[in-house]
Amino acid sequence: MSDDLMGIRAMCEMFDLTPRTLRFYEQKDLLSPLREGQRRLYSRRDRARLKLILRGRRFGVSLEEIRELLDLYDLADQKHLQLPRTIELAERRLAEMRAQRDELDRAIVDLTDQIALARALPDPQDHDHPNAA
Amino acid sequence: MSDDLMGIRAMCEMFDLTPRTLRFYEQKDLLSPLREGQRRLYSRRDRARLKLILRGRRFGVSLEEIRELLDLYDLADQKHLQLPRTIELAERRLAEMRAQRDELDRAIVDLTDQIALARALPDPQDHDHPNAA
DNA sequence: CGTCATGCTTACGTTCACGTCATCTTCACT
DNA sequence: AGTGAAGATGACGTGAACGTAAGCATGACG
Repeated sequence: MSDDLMGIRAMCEMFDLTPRTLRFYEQKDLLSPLREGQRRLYSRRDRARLKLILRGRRFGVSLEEIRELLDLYDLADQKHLQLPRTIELAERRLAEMRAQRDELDRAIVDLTDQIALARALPDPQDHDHPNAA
Repeated sequence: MSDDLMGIRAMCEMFDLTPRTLRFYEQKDLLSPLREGQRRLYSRRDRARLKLILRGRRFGVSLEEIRELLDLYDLADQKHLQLPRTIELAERRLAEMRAQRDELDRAIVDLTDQIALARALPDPQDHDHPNAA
C-alpha cells in the first residue's frame, strides 16, 4: 500500500536539494526516514513534512520553529501531550504570517509604483548632451 | 529645514536595533550618514532607506540585493547610469514577491485549517482512561 | 581637573544553514 | 575476487548577519 518509499537520491531530485540538506534536517529532528540497513528510505509522510519545511523556510521561519510546528500536521500520531502548546505556537505564527502578508502587499504596491516612476525618467544615456543631434 | 538629524542612539531606539547593526549596514554601503567630527548623524533619507532595508530583511532579501535595489528609491540622485539594470532587478524581485505572497496565502489557509482540526481533537488529558468517572 | 558616559574603530567570536572533504560500507556487476 | 558507484558518518569549512570585547577620543559635569 504505502510502497511509495524513495531513496535519498530520488528525494533530492524531487525537491531540488542535496543529500547533505536531508541529513541535516534529519539531524535536526525535522525528518525521520526509515532505514533499510544503513540506507535512508523516505515515505509519503517524510515528503509531506519536507514540503512544509521548505514552505516555512521560504518565509524565513527558523528550522527550530518549523520543528515545533510540524507536530501540528501529524494529528494522526500519539504524543499529543504537547498539542495545546503547539496550537498556541501555531496561532502566534499565524498572526505573524498575516502581518507579513500585509506588509508584503504594501511592499509590492510601493515597488510597483517606484518602478513606474523610474521608467518615466529621462533616459540617462543623455548624459552630458541632452539635446544632441 | 532638514534639521531632522538624529544621533545613533535615537536611531537605535526608533528602529529597535543596535548601534552595531547601523554601523554594519553602513559598512555594507546601505547607509551613509553624515559626520559631525566622528559622530554619525542620520538624516531623513537615511531613515527612509533604513525602513526599506528592514522591510526587505523581513522578506528574506539579502542585504546585498537590498543594496542593489535601494538605488531605485533615490530617483532624485545622480549616478543613474545603472538605472535600467536596477529596474530589471526590481521587476524580478517584484515577481518573486508576488509568488511569495501567493504561497504565503496558501500557507495561511492551510495553517488555519490545521489549527481548526487540532482544536477538534479529543482532549489529550484523557490519556489512559477516556471514560473515567 | 578628573571621570564618566557615549561613540568610534578594529578585531575576533557566534549562530544558522548548510558545503566540502576524507574515510568506510555495501551492493551491483564483470 | 575486484572494482566502482552510491550512501553513510564524522569533522571541519563557509557566508551572511550580526554580537562582543578591547582600546582610543571627546564632550558633559561635579
